[in-house]
Amino acid sequence: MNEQDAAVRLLWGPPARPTRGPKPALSLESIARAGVEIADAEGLAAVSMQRVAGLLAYTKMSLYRYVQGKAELIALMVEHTVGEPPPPSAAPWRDQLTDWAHRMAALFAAHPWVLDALSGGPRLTGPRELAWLERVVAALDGHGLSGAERMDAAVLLVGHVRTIAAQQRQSREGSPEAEMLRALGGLVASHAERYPALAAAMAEPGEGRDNAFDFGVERILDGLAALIDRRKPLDRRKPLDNRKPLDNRAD
Amino acid sequence: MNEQDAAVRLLWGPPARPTRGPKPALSLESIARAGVEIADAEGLAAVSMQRVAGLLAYTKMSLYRYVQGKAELIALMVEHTVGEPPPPSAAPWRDQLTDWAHRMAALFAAHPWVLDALSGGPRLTGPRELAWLERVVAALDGHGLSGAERMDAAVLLVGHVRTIAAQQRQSREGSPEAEMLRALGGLVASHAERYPALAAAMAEPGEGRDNAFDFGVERILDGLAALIDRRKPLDRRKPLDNRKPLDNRAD
DNA sequence: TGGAAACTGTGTCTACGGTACACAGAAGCA
DNA sequence: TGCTTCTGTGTACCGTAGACACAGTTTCCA
Repeated sequence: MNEQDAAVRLLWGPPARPTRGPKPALSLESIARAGVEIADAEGLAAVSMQRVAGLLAYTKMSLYRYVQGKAELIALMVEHTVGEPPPPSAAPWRDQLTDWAHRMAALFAAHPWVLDALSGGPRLTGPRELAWLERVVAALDGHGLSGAERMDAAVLLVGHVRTIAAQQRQSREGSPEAEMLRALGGLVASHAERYPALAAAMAEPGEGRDNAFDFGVERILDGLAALIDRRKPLDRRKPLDNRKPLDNRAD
Repeated sequence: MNEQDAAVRLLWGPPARPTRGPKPALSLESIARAGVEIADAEGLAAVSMQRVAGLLAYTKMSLYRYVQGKAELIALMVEHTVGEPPPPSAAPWRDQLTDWAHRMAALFAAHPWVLDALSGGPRLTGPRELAWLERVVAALDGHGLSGAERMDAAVLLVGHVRTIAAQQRQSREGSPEAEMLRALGGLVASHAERYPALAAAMAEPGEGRDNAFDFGVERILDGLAALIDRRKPLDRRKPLDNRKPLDNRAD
């Protein structure tokens, strides 16, 4: 069994418990919890083997008896945090996906470090994380989309949720970052000749509230609806405009 | 002038050159190029002050005479790499955005490390990076969308391009990661009872080619088209179905 | 019942990473 | 010429991940 398989087994398989030797004092559960506690409080960068071990009142090297390395520790933390997705639903696909997106966004808002853990190179994927994806694909079953299209649609939606969650985190975090955002607006304004469209868009009296999330979700779902509609038998089609209004203009 | 302002000035402003003292041997240009060379070859993680300085045959501490820290170095590298966006165009908005998305994707494919540099916490933003965003917002001018909606649409599209670029990089990079992807497929298949929708979608005979990028772009643009269409005066509307066919089913 | 084997937790070590600070030398201005 | 200012460098500190050997503990088997 190579390392990869071992890591997969840790996340997926039944923990193989040896019989000989001292009982382990720690557990994957407690280690993951300690890591999450630090990450929730101070972000993913503050999570080090040292810190996690310290929180458990052990030495860092003892952690290596439980996880193969930091990547695996973080995978455990993610898996511990995402939890189980909402149960399968029989609601219309559009409502299912809207609800899913909001739940996912709430998760990222509560644990922003998960965004950092998920982004970046090749990662270890746990069963719960995959279960969330399963819900999206399941919601799209039976509407004429191919398997690849259902997967692509899921990736599209997941990507948007992550994008906005990352953006909103930046806006929410302490003052220096918010200052930087304001400085960016100032830069655009002071280089309006180079960024006329941006300057105009940012100068328009906005609605105040942050609507990027819902805007994107609705555009994606509209796009999927159009595709699904085109796939329907001709006699069952109805024009897209007849659906319930989604116009979110403020005026 | 605080640090933040100094960093902004480095990316945006005219470099303030002092008169006294020795002429600087290095330049922001050469430093950025060295960093990019390393990142292109070995990824962003391989970029350290040591490595960059070594490539220039100087010591790492000398770099701190030019940049305030690593974050600023990376911002310079990004700004150096993204280059100027394509010039403004009078083409239809949909064509403009499709073209834009492909150019952006090509950039990420050529310099995958930019994805790592852009993701993560609050970053320094340069004028060229902002110019790319400008193009998207400009393409959406004059179609009845509010300023906030144009910005939201731009974020939506940028997010998708990044998402797929990150995903494609994982699939392209060396064999161990590709192996992990295959292992993931195997996991889904072997846990088919828990992931019936995923298993079904992945088991379907796929078209082979990776279509997630175009699929997402078309769905987003369809969604935007629907919104734009609803914003038009009633007599100028035409049903979404009458546009050129976008059906990308393989059969 | 007494090894022997297997396992846990620990202390020590290496090789990096970013960056603070003091200092020597070079270049321009007075 | 001498003062000021700037450059590049050497040394240092603290943090990181991880390798490795070792001592102590527990269970199995002869």
